[in-house]
Amino acid sequence: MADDLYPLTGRFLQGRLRHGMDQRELNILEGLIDRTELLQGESTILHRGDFCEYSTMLIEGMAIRSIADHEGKSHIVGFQVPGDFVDLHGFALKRLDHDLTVLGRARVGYVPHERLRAVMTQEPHLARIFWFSTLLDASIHREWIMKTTQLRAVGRMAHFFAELWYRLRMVALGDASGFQTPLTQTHLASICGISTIHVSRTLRDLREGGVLDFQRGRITILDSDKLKTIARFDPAYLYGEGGLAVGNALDKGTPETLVDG
Amino acid sequence: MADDLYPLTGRFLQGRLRHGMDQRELNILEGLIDRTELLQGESTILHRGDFCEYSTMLIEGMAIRSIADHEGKSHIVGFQVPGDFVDLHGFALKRLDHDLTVLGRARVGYVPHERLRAVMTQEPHLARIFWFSTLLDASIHREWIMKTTQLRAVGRMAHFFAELWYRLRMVALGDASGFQTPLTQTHLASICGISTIHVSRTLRDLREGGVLDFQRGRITILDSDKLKTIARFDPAYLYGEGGLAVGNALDKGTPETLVDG
DNA sequence: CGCAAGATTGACATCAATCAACTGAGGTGG
DNA sequence: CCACCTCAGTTGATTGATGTCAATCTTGCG
Repeated sequence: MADDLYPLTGRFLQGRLRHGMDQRELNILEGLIDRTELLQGESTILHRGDFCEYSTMLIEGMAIRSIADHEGKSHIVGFQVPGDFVDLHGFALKRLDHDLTVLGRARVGYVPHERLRAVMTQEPHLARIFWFSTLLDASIHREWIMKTTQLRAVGRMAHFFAELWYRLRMVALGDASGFQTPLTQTHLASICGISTIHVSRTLRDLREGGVLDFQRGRITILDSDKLKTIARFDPAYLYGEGGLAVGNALDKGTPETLVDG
Repeated sequence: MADDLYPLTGRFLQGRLRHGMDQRELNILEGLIDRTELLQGESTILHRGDFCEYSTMLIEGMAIRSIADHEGKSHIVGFQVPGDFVDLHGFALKRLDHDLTVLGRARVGYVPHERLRAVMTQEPHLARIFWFSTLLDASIHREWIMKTTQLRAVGRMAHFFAELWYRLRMVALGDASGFQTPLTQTHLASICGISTIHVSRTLRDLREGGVLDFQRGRITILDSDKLKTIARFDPAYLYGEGGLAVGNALDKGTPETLVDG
């Protein structure tokens, strides 16, 4: 459980703008969730083209955004961790351009769009916070474009692991030694745009190079400086506010206030 | 000039949600622009890390979003055309994670954040339209991730040209035979994540294959079906509404209403 | 005219995809 | 309990795509 007071939405923007919301807003946020659902295994909760009447918050577990190509094969274009309001953009876009799939065991919460419409008219500050959270995804997308056009296989994988580690620690998951994840090498291949075979080879190189180890659903970080260097990782694009919930090895940023009234 | 009634903002969401705004809102939008500026040559109008007090609309010309790597070399992660509210997200993010640079001759309009704050509190529907327009960029980012992880050099270039052609025609620029652009092969290399030399080779292949021709700032489309096939291009992610302003060769979509009250 | 930036071409090196074969863990049914 | 299956991961050999280096050409412009 993320937070005793806010068991459903306690991780939303944790480590980022969460402090920018007052008690009243945090209560409104928690109250937006109509019902939750526990999912097991890989299940797609939203399909491209769906017209949604609710948006989904990821409470526990991880999820991927993917787009099917002309042959029906799907490709991962985004990754979400607990606290992410994963298809808030479905509210403003109305129709989704991609699929959303949870991995492993996950709990999601549903927010009726009707309630979001009320937020838009009655809670402009909260509306702006929501807007911010969707722009965070866009910023991550830009970094992924950068990473795939700029880095080779080792760098891409290192970058993804560095980002994931950082994001998880922002929401008080994982620790200084590593983190758990339901990802398989096939997922990693899709995320990094390389073949599964080359993922296997690259993971071996990272392990033998003393950078990190990936075994049975757990990433162990062996040398965070090496990881950061190989990945050319600079967490500024994640808009964190300096302090990580747990550990701090990759973080050199300074606290800032990002959104005002 | 895009539109006699709305010379500054006439292209904003043209071909998309523009019809979702009423006369009153269109007037408010046009009135948001405080002043305009005419720029020549490649000039960076916004820098990573800037705390902005205004947002920028691209009125004429084209612009790139870029991120500098650890060596200071910049990499293009996004491309903007006239009508794009290019750093509207700077309003909600407050601090930009990338640079914005206009190419060639361009006119931009500045909107003070103060006026956007007023929109948030007094014009929730317009606020939602603005939100939508930033999510459009995110959708395009996702497609770029897809394109760079999924396609080889020829496919990436074809995809970029198909997208640009489509986006330009949405705002009544370019025509069935092609379009003008201030891009150089160096820009294309950065956008597609390949070397400039390979861009040259690939353009030759596209020319010799009768797909398209790129000469002195003009792209001539020779065979739009071939282009679409090589690029695996499906314009759904651009959230167009069916009718292009000029020509229709790549468009197979059906009209839809995307945002409601 | 002469320079600089952009573009082109050939030769070669490197990275990563593909093909094929094999291992190991977990699950299921007899 | 074991035989069998499937899915995930590993390894080696080969091929193809693309990067890099070096040289040359073209164009626009002062």
